[in-house]
Amino acid sequence: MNKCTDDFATTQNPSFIVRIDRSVYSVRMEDKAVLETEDLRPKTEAAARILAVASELFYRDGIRAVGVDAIAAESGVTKMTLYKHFGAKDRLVAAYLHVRDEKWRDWVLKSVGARAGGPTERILAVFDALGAWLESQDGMRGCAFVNASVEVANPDHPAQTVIEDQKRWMRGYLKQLAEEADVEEPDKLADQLLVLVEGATITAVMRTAKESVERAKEAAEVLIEAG
Amino acid sequence: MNKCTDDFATTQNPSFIVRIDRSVYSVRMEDKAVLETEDLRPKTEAAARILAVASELFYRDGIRAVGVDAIAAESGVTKMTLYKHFGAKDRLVAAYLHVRDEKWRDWVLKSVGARAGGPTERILAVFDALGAWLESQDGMRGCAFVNASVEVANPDHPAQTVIEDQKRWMRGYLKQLAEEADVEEPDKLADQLLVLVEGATITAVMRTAKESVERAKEAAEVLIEAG
DNA sequence: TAAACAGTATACAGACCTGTCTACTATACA
DNA sequence: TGTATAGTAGACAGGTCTGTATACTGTTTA
Repeated sequence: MNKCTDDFATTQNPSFIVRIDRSVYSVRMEDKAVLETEDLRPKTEAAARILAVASELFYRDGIRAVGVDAIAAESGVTKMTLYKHFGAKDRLVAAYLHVRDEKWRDWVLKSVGARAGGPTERILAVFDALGAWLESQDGMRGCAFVNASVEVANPDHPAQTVIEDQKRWMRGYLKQLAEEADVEEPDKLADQLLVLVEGATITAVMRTAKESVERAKEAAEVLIEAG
Repeated sequence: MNKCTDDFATTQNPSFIVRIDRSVYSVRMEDKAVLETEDLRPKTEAAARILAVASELFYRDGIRAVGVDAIAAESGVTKMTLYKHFGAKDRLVAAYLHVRDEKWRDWVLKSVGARAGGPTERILAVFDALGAWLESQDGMRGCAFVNASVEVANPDHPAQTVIEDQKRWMRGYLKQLAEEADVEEPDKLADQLLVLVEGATITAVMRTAKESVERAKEAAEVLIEAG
């Protein structure tokens, strides 16, 4: 049985009901903690398959465009199984983003770690990592977190925490690299690098700037030197 | 009766049917021309009201989150009137973006035109225009065209043309300013400025970078000097 | 005066969507 | 041997969405 739905029936847990975007959410204090721990990890082989399929479809076609029926069918699983594991579509979305975030962090850390050279080279390696990442993704759909943020307007959606985490981590990592580069204002450089990363992603997806990641990398180099 | 609906009934025009994303579109050769001319302009007071309401709701809540019933109700109009004027929701979306694009161009040209100073100052004025624009918008939802591009995955959606136009215009305008600034590689600078503009918008909306537009402006200044 | 036009009112078709329910099967494990 | 676990199968409730159909009321205008 669904935990979230139970809260509607039995009101013993401290919770408040929010109605936004034509959906009803019960927001509990523990939700954040639950979402951030291993609760999102698939427990069985079927659950892992569901998550993998959902991840591909959500990213490629968009969250709202993909129904749970399609995910279940594509996973070779019944809808009941999906709901037994994830409880609600919103939670599956949060899980999708959570796993994707982990992969992204691993990818960036690995790419930067493998780069020889000083702190400037390490910062520039982030852009190489971004470029390779974007090229490896299906359908040039850009940043899954930005996309999810656009699609999920509701601030109480469980995905919001994951989205915020991802962006905060990226900002923190860039600041760390900026500090290692020993620039005068690491906070300022971190913000500027973040602007370049996000901008390069968007313009690459929308095909407005040619070689936008390479251009952003060159811009980053100038900014580091100036800092 | 509606022109668009007639075209579906009478198949005298050369057209082909596309089925993507669970919607059916009839794409005609003239469509692009039609969409780019005054066909999108509201013809009556009711049509203008519908477009104004749709623009506000689409931008604030997202295109998929807003139904035609809500738009009609909010406009104080029946759904039939909406369909008589716009033929389909997709066309209304295209009209919304078209009008928004015109407003944005006017705003940028006016802002940059009002700025005293040399070519560098004119480029920096674009960022001031962006900052003021973003602050004036309801609900900090960022770039309507990026959002629409995320929500409308289908490449045959009539909004796509408008989105591409908007981005192409912006890129062209930035290149023009870069040429006036007499830098060595105006194309490169234009791409970098575009990356900064898009990145500043995204990070402002997602609140990942503080004062991102100001930071992007500072970065632009460094890049212009370096170029 | 009659036609053309703009809009109202309301019902409805046909999809699609999330989430639930009941009843059943196979497997692991204590 | 018996019980918990994981999953199947398929129906269905209740809602939302886009788009259409029909019959009507005013208003302008030629």
